[in-house]
Amino acid sequence: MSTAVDFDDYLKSLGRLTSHVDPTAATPEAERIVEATGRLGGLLDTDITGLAAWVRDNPNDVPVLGLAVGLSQEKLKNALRDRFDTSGWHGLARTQPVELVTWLDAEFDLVRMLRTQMERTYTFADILVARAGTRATATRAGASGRRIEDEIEDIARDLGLDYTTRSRFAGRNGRTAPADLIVGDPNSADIVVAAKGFDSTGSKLTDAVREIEEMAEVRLPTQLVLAVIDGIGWKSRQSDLRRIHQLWATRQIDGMYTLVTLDRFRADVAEFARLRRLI
DNA sequence: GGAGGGAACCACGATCCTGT
DNA sequence: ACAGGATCGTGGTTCCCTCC
Repeated sequence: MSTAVDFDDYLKSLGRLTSHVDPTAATPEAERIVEATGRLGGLLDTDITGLAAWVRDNPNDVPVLGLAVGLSQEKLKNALRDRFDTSGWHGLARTQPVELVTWLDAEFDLVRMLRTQMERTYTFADILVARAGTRATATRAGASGRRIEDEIEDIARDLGLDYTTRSRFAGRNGRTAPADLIVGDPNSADIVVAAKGFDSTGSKLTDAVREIEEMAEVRLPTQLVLAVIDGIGWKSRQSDLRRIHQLWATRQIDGMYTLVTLDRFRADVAEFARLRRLI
């Protein structure tokens, strides 16, 4: 066993793990996009029929159509699962090419997007804007995260409740757990709510479940624990969603809602608050 | 090939810390 | 006491890998 190195020395010895990538370098992925786009340009007419034949013949290149309408590969997968119950575009392109293209057109204006973009002349600035895209998506992610939180906060405010957002509440044995909305004093909370909306998938959904399980574990029997869960991302993480639903089914949490059932959320919160003489 | 899961990414608000 | 930079914690999204 070697002796511990001084922390500052250790800090100084940390190095970069990844190398810088030349953005103009050719990659296999770039090649594929170039070729697929070329084949798109060879279409006699950019319409549903022509595109359906194109995806049938080029099932691997469906993501290029996604890119054309502003869908990243992951966004495309999640949208496909929402509509077709599978994220596998390859199979869809071969077995239901017309349905696939028709849906892309109805939902994302595929035909018009292709026609206008393929004839447009792009500038250097356009390239840089596209490269900066990840920042824009991160900003949107933050906004959509607050969407559900804002909705439930509006309800709490509207009901005239005293509440705290994005904090921790105390339950049994002085233990605490995080919550997105806490009604009452966080040290003796009456109602705690988790708000988890995801349109994409990832281990964050598992984190969200862990958080709700923690709430259920810490809660006092007298505390009302509710979860507002929405977003198509859960369709690709059903085992996680099931765990939350199971908590509800076994009464470890008291309610589970989507945005369209928020009226019930409101009614349930109002009823509990009246019973507790909070309003 | 497709499903599922884990880690990395960028942004933002709240809070901490520091120099004035 | 206070302004403002640094840091922390949390948000959803994207990428990548493994397993069937």
